Amino acid sequence: MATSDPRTPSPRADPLTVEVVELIGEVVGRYHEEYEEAAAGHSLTGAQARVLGLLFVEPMPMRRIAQKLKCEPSNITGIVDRLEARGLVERRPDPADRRVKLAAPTGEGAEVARSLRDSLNFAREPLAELSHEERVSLRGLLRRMLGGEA
Amino acid sequence: MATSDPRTPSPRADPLTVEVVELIGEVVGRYHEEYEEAAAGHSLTGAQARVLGLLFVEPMPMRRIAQKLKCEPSNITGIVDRLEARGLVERRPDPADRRVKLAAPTGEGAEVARSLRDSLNFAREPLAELSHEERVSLRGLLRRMLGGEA
DNA sequence: TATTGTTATACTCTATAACTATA
DNA sequence: TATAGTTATAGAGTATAACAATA
Repeated sequence: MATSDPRTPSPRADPLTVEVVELIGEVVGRYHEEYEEAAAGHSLTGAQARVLGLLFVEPMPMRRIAQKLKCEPSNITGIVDRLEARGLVERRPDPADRRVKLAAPTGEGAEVARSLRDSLNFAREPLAELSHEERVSLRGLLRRMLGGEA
Repeated sequence: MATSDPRTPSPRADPLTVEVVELIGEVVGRYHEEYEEAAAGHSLTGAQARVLGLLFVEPMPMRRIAQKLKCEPSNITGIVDRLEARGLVERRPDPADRRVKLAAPTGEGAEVARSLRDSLNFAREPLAELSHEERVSLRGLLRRMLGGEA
């Protein structure tokens, strides 16, 4: 019964596409591993590192953090609580709307975020294997893949 | 003070590399989103879907699942418990070593795993934007990036 | 009334350490 | 004694629902 063989390829997926998808899966796996490691190097969880990185680019209301991370706003309360307890983030009032709290990195938080970003750039350097031309080519392909955004 | 500007680029990262890294980050984000969505479509968590997908390729001892997922073996107990409670996975004795339990998908589990894989192949089809030649090129670049493995 | 952030609750994932049954 | 799987525990992330303050 060929239909119960685990490796029966999906009808619409040609072998080339399947292989590219698998390779992307590996890149995703590596990226995550290295991201978690880098976060752990600063005693942060992945979620905490993502929030800190986001606020490092631009302070923002709690609600917007949740939108960026695609999770419920109630979760952000706890994550920012823990970052605040470590002195990496602070909550500021929004002069324009007293309901809103703006989360922003402290000086130390900014330092950690910078260090995190740099260690990530280093960690992600399987790119070092590629020549300048190849990176240009890869950039173009990824842009096309991701469509009209960014 | 230029040194405290959030966007000061890391000394060693040229703009091209930084952009490629950012693009890879976006691919990673999309991939994850779509993976979680596909899992949720079957009322599975991401971790449960990963374990089921792994066992679909090849049944294996609990311990090896943990190695594959790079987590502690004690976590696998709970994940397999929940998959077993839903009738998607079963634990079989290993004739060769009575300490070992082999986890394997049931018939229904295999169906779910197949459906999950297919919906992922579908979801991951931002690749459809690329021509055959471009996919070949992307495959080559990803292979080089990932080094001598796979 | 609607919105922002929070609290309360319950579930899952995670690591650590101690336990059991085998080897 | 060493290993496979489990249990117990505690911390973190997640969604849901209800709440206070403000708009």
